[in-house]
Amino acid sequence: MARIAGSIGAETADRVREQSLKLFAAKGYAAVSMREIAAAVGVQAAALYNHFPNKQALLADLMLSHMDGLLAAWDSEAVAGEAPAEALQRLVRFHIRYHAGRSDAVFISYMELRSLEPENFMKVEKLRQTYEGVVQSILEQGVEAGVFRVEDTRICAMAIIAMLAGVNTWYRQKGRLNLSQIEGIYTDMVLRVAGAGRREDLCSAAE
Amino acid sequence: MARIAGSIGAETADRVREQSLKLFAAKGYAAVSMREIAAAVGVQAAALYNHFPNKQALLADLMLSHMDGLLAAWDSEAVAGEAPAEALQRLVRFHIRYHAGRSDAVFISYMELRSLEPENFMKVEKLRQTYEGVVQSILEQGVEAGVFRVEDTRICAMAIIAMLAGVNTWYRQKGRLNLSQIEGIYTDMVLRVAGAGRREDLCSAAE
DNA sequence: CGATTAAAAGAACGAACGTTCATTTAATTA
DNA sequence: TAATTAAATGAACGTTCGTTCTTTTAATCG
Repeated sequence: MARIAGSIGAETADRVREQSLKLFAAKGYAAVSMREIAAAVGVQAAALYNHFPNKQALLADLMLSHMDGLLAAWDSEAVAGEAPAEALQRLVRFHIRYHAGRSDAVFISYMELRSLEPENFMKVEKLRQTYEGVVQSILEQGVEAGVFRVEDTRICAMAIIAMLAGVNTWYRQKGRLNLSQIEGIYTDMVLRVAGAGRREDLCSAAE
Repeated sequence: MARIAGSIGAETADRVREQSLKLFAAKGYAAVSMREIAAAVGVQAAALYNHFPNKQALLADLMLSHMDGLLAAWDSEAVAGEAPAEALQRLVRFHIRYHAGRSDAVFISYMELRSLEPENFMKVEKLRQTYEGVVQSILEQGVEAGVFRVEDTRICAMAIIAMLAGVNTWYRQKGRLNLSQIEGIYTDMVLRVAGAGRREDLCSAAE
């Protein structure tokens, strides 16, 4: 056999992205073979090279497009000039919501940085730092305005991101809690880490 | 050449553990070859099989002994009957301190669960859940006593562990902050997540 | 001291890896 | 419709993988 009736390049490429995302997230980049990806797509391994020059480029594509998408989505979500407390809430809710449907991509983007060759690593790392900077700058503005109390904004930003990224190590669709419950719980926890939130939420238990 | 003068089995096995721990943490289990580990130890690949039956058993050994060590260390650190707030502080400080010198093992234990074959996975997962249970039970006692305010103790326990595990994705010995600074910052953040801590620390910023 | 055991080397195994190539067939274009 | 391009196949490449085997040498034990 050769070219399959009805097959279109762009569609196959998208299915390759979709399946490799799943597999990389489940087993790790190094543990997934091109033949395995191809089988999941329903194609021979050689056909993958019509769409991506090699395995490394496939990983880089996944990570770059995820980070690009995340930053672009935040850009259109962010409200210019918003007060820090509201901005942090907005970002947390945005992050959780955006993350929810893309747990594989989030997982890969924070776990497979080490699998990237130097050139690709630098590109992805730059985007990752940009996002970290978004979180950090909200924290900084909150600290300056006196509505947050954070000892180290950079570390706090990283801790928040790690906390949220940790969700998909245990989250399962059939689990005890649905996504909106998880959203709420994490929103509260993140606000606490920043030292923000309504006073009674933070303090009544310590009375 | 054959057996090297002065070589003792138990010592070589320990060097194998040490080097494979480093390599697995840096590159991931699947991306590290037995030859690579052997080279780091200063031995041929075949010699590894005098000490471990195969690669999988090596990973399982690392993870099981780490979790065993962690639980044993906490057992001897824990103070029976201690009040929840003090117990949580003790656990957080213990966790950070214990984690600090073992970042590779911590990283592997939470990241390479997926690389374990089912039998080994169950063994490690059981220990992991035991530790999660330690954190959770402190949170529960605190909630009951009214000194913590946590919406979901199980999720909170996991979030705390994820937060702490996230440290070694960025911590470098030559970094801006030393370990004792990081300890302090994370202790504060974890207490906040639990809704504990002195009132003025949590609330003055929101006045 | 001789026999046995432990710990290494080095070669080799089959399997799987990422990737390339020639070929075939479908879709597109002139 | 003929020529070209795009998208697939299946075989094959050299390499590396985890692992096994035989052999050699050091340590240990009777």
